[in-house]
Amino acid sequence: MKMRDKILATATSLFESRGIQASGVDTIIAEAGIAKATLYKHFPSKNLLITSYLREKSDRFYEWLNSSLVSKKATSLEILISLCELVEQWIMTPEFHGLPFHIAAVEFPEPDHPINQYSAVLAVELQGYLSKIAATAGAKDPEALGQQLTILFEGAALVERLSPGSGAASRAKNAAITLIRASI
Amino acid sequence: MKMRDKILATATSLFESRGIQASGVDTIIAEAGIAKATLYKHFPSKNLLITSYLREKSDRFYEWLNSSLVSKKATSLEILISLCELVEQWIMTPEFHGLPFHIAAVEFPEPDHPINQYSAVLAVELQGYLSKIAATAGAKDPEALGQQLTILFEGAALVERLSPGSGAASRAKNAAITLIRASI
DNA sequence: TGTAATATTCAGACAGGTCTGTTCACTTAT
DNA sequence: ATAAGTGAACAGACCTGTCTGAATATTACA
Repeated sequence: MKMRDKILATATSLFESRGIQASGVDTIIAEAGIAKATLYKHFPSKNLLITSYLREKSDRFYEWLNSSLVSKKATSLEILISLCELVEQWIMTPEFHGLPFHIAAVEFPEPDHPINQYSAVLAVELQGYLSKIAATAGAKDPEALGQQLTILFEGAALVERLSPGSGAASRAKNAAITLIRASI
Repeated sequence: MKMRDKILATATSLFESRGIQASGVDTIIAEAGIAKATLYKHFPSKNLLITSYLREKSDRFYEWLNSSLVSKKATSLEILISLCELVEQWIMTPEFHGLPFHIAAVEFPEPDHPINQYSAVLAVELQGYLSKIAATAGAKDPEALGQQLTILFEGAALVERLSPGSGAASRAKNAAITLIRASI
């Protein structure tokens, strides 16, 4: 399982710095220092490599969010506030390069392309995650608040990526808190 | 000037339906029914064709917004509300395929690529436009509100594109109005 | 421990296709 | 006669995915 992780790590780094389409298989194997046949043994096609990358990134994100949230003992409203702060923090880490499934969806815009479809699934997952937290926090319309938070976070991720240092993540956090207070 | 417009219109349609990178020069000229030399006479490189497309789209958007806004005689707060409704309306038109400069920035992620740089300029332009309206409307912190609206609109554009029919534009409009009321 | 069997990885060539951009001689307008 | 457009070929580079034979690890058994 070591080789697989090494390939995935190299691919992740290239996908996020140069883009997915711009990172050819030859570049990935050169950067990882492996043979092409090895890559194709672990990932029978580039599409499978891409979806594995997307799945991995989502899993890590939710893992990190969950473990950070449970460590705080707090009222339900405070959990929502903590969530906003964690998302801000996450966007501001130097390793952040935008929401992976967003980038993938833009790079593969055709609706029947497997990458686009998988990206849509991951987007729905995120919204469901946020709506669930809004529900347990007692929001009047959890689905509405969940989607508004999704929009804010995705927008902030985009703006911060395109204009680094513009403070978009912090402004989005403040906007999110305003919306939360208005809907509890 | 007719040929130039025809090329630009064909390129626009292909860029927005299939993506920019996925729309090769050969596809564009085939769709437009012209010779390759003709395209390269009007646009010496594909990059120039792309930037022309981005400029054109931005110009048309601001033209439409401005003319729609001045036709309404209203208080300053009402102008901000109208703005939100217009943006929602614009996102919901069937011709909408996401913010062009966003898509371009994602497709060309390297910071020194001319397309990425031009996209950043257009993103700043949008935020300045919204901040200016927030200022004339008397917002307490026009720059903050302008950026929050930018984040909401860009996020809504993304979500609506990835999950059509999810009502993201409408929810973003409501969120925007909440934020506006909170900052006036 | 020693050795044989098995699995993994290697470097590189290859096929068949795509891409941007250039150039050519020929034809059509104005 | 000046300018613009056509069709087609071409260069040089890139792409994904397949395949080969040799080198290297890993495992199993004695």
